[in-house]
This record gives sequence, structure tokens and C-alpha cells, in this order.
Amino acid sequence: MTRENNISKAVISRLPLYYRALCRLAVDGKTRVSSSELASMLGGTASQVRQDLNCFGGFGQQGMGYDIDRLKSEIRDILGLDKIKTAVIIGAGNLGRAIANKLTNDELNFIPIGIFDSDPVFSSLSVKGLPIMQDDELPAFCEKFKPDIAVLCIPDDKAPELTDNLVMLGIRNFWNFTGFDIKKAYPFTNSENVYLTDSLITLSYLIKNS
Amino acid sequence: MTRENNISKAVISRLPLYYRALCRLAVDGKTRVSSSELASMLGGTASQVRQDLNCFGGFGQQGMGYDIDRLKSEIRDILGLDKIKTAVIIGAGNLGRAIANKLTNDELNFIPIGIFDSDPVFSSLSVKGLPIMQDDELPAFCEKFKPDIAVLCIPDDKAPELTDNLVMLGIRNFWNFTGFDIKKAYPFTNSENVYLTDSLITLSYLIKNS
DNA sequence: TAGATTGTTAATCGATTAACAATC
DNA sequence: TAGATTGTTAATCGATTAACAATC
Repeated sequence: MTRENNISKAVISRLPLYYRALCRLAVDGKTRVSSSELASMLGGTASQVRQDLNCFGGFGQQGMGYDIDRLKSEIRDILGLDKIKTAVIIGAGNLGRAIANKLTNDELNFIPIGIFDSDPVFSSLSVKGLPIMQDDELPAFCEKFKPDIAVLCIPDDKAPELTDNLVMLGIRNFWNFTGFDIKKAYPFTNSENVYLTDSLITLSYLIKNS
Repeated sequence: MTRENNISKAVISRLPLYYRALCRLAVDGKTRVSSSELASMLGGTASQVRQDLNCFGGFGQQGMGYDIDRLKSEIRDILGLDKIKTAVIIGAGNLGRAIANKLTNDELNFIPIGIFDSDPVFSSLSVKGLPIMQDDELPAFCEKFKPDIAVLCIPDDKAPELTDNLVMLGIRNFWNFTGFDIKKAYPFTNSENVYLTDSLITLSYLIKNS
């Protein structure tokens, strides 16, 4: 069913929006949806919705629109949401603990399996039942549990060294809350960046120009 | 100097990258930079850099490139970074406290002036010297201090009601960490969204397709 | 069948890249 | 002056929108 090959960045960036829209529709008990309804939910055009979905397959039915459950499960498959992804969280500060909770929350099948910090002050604490470990326990832990993802919740200046360690330990996927450009330093990795500083700067621009 | 009128989304999204690149160059003690150097720092082309910067003015010098201090200060002006922007943080959980620290950190001139939570359990605590207040103190506080920004660090299901309150209290600018689409509900507001769930879903896609 | 809505091709729009004269 | 690099226009590329035949 998947003809996915050269999916454009633009399409990929909309997949989460489709998925969340379909979740809302499903919760509301609806069973079918048209491209124009979906479009108005995410602020695009019906044409765009149909083009986007047809990158992956013909999920609709002429005259009828799309079956919500079917489409939702196709998109879950496209996004890899059904597969369990284990994560270590690097940094046990406020942000690390917030993200640990975020990870456990949803039905996206991300599972935090370890939280690490360089500061021993955290080492008697736990988050969501997970003990906080010391950074020097990382090698043994990664060797043993082979986590799929590392989440970087550490200060920018510690990012290069810790990333290098993690790459050496076999980690290839990052959810990155630092300003460090992981993909540039290690092009063979996957990195999804949450550049909070850039977001804040953009907000400043929006305020100035409104 | 500013011919800014119809600056495209694409250009705006790169302004923070230029700013951060210039900060790094300035810290390294460099005084001039060419469009091609800048391009390689942010992964674009020299042509794109020159086009982008010329949306706002001719800041370069033929044969010499750009003066780093000059360009940095021009971009600070374009982005509104020199103006002080006061912020209230809504939600004093891990995320709210992490963001309160983030806001205080940089030279972006955002200043947290209040932290609010519905849960009285926080009301004896403080973050960075700021007392955590109860949600019912918000109206009097906003009336008195007229904060420029509200930062939403609350669960998704509380976002619609709280946003409505905040809009009624005169808040027009949001840094939004919930899944709620503020701009759609209140088109006259500015909202910079950090959609963590979408980011996580994108990471799942990257892992599946690598 | 008639109405609705898809899948898909063609047309438009916008953003990126290339090219080069201007000029430091 | 000669070399370098900008500012800017033109060409290319990609993404969005429009149109419509296919079909449920």
C-alpha cells in the first residue's frame, strides 16, 4: 500500500496534523470524513489533503470520502506509531522530568526506560517509577537495553560531548532539546529538534511586527 | 533601513538561525563574514543568504562581506530582541518551571514576572525568586502589570478555557506548549506553538523510514 | 440514476538557485 | 588595478491549487 519513496518535507510536516485531526474525529464518534472537512480542520485545501494522502495510497472512496478508522490506522502505520520505541532521557532537571511524563502519556508507544543525570543530587530520586541514574552508568545500561532513542534535556554546552558518547554507545535517534546540531555532526543519525530558543526569537519577531 | 513588508514565512523561519550563527561568530572574535560562510553554517546557499538579508536592507559591502557586529545588531532590531517583553507563565509543573528558567537565561529580553497554577500545592513555592500564584489571582495581576506574553504550560484540556480568560484579560501574545490552536480560535492574537506531540510523531516517522 | 467526492493531471504560485553587473 | 563579494534580476525548481474525468 505504501508507495512512499520521495515524500517531501512539506508532506511529512503535515502527517502529525492529519493524525491528530483523525483522533479528534474518532473521539467525536464520526466514521467518515471528506478531504474538504479535513482541510478546514488543519487550515489547508481539499486538493492538498488528497495530494498528501495519495503519496501513500488511495485510502478514499469516490462520493464517500475517507473511512476515519481505516485512515487513522493507515497513518499510524505510516508514522510507525504501533511499534514500541524505548528511550533514555539525558538530564533529570525540570525539562527532563517534564519530557519523561510527556513520553509516558500518549498512545504513541514511546517508553522511557532510563533517566540519567551527571549530578548525583538526583540519584536517590525517581520519575514515574524510573530511578534516576548517574551518567557513568550509561554505557552498561545502553549495552544491556539498547534503547532506540536518546532525549537530550541538558544545557547546550554539554550537548557535543554527551551526544558523542551516545553515538558511540549505538544510539542513532535523538529528540533534541539543546541548540546543538546533531544531524550536522553525525549525518547518519535521525534528529528531531525542539529549538526552544529559535521559537522564542520567532515570538519576539511576531510581537514586534504586529 | 527596514523595507520589511511582505516577508515570507520561509525567510522568517531562518532569522533565528542567522542570529544564532552571528552570535557564535562574535563570540569567536570574528569581525566579518561572507554570505557563503554564513550559508555553510546554516546549511543553505550564499544566494539564499543574500536574498534573505536584502529583504531588510543592504547590510553588506561588495568585496568585503558583512560586518558581524553591525549585522547582528540589525537582526536584533528586526527581531525585536532589544525590547523588554514581560511574561506570565501559566502552569507551575515541571514544564512551566523549566520554561521559567529558559526565559530568564538568555539575552533575548524576555522577563517572567509571574507564575500561576490552579493547584494550591504550589502556592508556597517559588521559581527563580518568583512566587507561584493561584489562577484566581490572574485577573488582578494582569490588570496591574499588563504582561506582554502568556506561556501556556498546562494540559491540553485546560487550554481552551484558560486561553479565553487570558484573551479577555488583554493578553495578545502566546508561547504555546499545549496542542490547542490559539490562532484559529483568536485570529487577532500572535501564537508561537511548540507542538511537542507533533515533534514526537515526526521522530517516530523518521525512525520508521530510516 | 444523480450527487458527491475521490484520484490525478495540468496550471499557478512561491521559493530557491544561478548568473552577473556593480562596486568595495 | 585585480580580486572578491555583494545586490539584484532571471531561470529553475518544488509545492500548492485548480480542474475534471472516474466512480462510488
